[in-house]
Amino acid sequence: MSQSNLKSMFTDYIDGDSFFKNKDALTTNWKPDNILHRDQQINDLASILAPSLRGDDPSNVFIYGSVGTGKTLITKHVTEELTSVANSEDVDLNIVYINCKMKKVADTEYRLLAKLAEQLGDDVPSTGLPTDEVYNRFFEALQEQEGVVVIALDEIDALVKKVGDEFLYNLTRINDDLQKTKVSIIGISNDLNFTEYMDSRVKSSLSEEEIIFPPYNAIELREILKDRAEKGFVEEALKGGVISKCSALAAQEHGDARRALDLIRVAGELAERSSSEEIAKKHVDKAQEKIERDRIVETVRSQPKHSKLVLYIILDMTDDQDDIATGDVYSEYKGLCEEVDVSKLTQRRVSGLISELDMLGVINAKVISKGRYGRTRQISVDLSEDIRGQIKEMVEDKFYI
DNA sequence: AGTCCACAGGAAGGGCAGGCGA
DNA sequence: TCGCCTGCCCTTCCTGTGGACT
Repeated sequence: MSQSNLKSMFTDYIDGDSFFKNKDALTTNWKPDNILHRDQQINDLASILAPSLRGDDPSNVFIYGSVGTGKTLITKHVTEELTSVANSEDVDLNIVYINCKMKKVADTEYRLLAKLAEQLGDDVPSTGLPTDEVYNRFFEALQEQEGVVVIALDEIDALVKKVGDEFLYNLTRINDDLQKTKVSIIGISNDLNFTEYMDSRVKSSLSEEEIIFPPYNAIELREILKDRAEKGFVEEALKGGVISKCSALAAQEHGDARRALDLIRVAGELAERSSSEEIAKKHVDKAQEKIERDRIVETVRSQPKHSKLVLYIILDMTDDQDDIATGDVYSEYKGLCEEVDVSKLTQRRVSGLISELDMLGVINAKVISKGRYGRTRQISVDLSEDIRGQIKEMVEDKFYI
C-alpha cells in the first residue's frame, strides 16, 4: 500500500459508515437490560440469596452449565441487584466475585486466598507468605465484615482439579469459627460431572442448592442474538440469514452464546474491513475460521519455549507422516535443541508437554498399544495449512530456525 | 500363558525467582 | 542481608499396561 493510499484508507475509515453503533453490546461482558431465557435461573438464584437481606446466611449454591450458558452473567446480575437493594435498605452485605481460572490471579490456593483477602480490604503480597498466614489474614478480613459475605467462585472446577478440594472444605466450615459474619459460597462450574472429584463432605455442604444452566437451543440463541444485534449494529447492516447462521453454528457448539456473539461481532469487523455493503453469510464463515485460528495461535503463543519447540517438531513431522509416536518426537526434538542451542528436557517432561498440547486441543494424541512394540501416544494434527504455517513461522522467528 | 516393548503417568524432591519479615 | 516461604518448572525414580510375539 502506497503512503497516499494509506492516508486515504484512514480518511475513508473515519468518513465511512460503521456497521456498529454499540460494539460493546456484542461482547460477553456487556450486561443487557433484560436477560432472555434465563428467568427460572434468575429467580432460583435470587430466592436462594434473598435471606442475606435479612441478615441470615443463605445456603451455599452450586451452579452448573457448559461454556456460554449465562452462568457468570446471571450471577453478576443477581448479585448486583442484591447489592443495590442492600445498599438502599442499609443492610450489611458484601459480594466477592473471583474467577479461579485467571492465570496468576486466583489459580492456586494461595492466590485465591490472597485475592479474597484483598477484595475484603486486606492487602496480601502475591507471594512470600506461608499459606496458613494468608488464610489467617483472609479470616481476619472476614471477621471485620458485618453481616453476610457472599463469595462467588467462578470456574471453580478448574481450581479443584488443579489443587484439590481442601480449600473448599475450609471455606465451607469457616462459618463455625466466625462470630458476627456469615459466609455463603456460590460455586460456578463448567463441568457437569465435576462434583465427582470432590470429597463427599465438601460436596454435600457446597451443593445445598443446585442450579443447572442448560445449553441454549438454536431458537433461543437466535432471539438473544437478535436482541443484541439490534443494540449493537446500525439498522440494515445485517443481511438476511446471518443471525440464523450464527445461532445455528453456536448451537452446534453446545449452545454457546459467547460463541454466537463472537461470530456475529467478528463477521461485522471482517465485513467492515473488506468495505462490504452489508454483513453477509460469507463473513460468518470467515469469522468462524478467524476465531478458530486466533484461538489456536494465541494458545501456542502463550506456551513456554520447549512446548513451542515440541509442537514445531510435531508439525514438521506430520507434514509427510500421518501418525507419529512420542519416541520419534523426542529424538527429533533433541536434534532441534542442539540446532538452536537450547538445553533439552527429559523425555518424561516432553511426554508431559505433548499431553498438555493435546489437552489444549492443538494436537490429537491418543494412547495406543502396539503390542510387542510397546505403548505410546499416537500423535496427529488436524490444523489447516494456514494455521500450521503461522505457528511454524512464529517458532522460526523466535528461535532463528 | 508368559514375556517384553515403549512408553504413560504418579510421586517426590531439587532449584530457581519473587517476596516477606527481622 | 539472611532465612524462610511460595509457585513453578523440571528431573529422577518408579510402577503400570495393552497387546504382539514366543
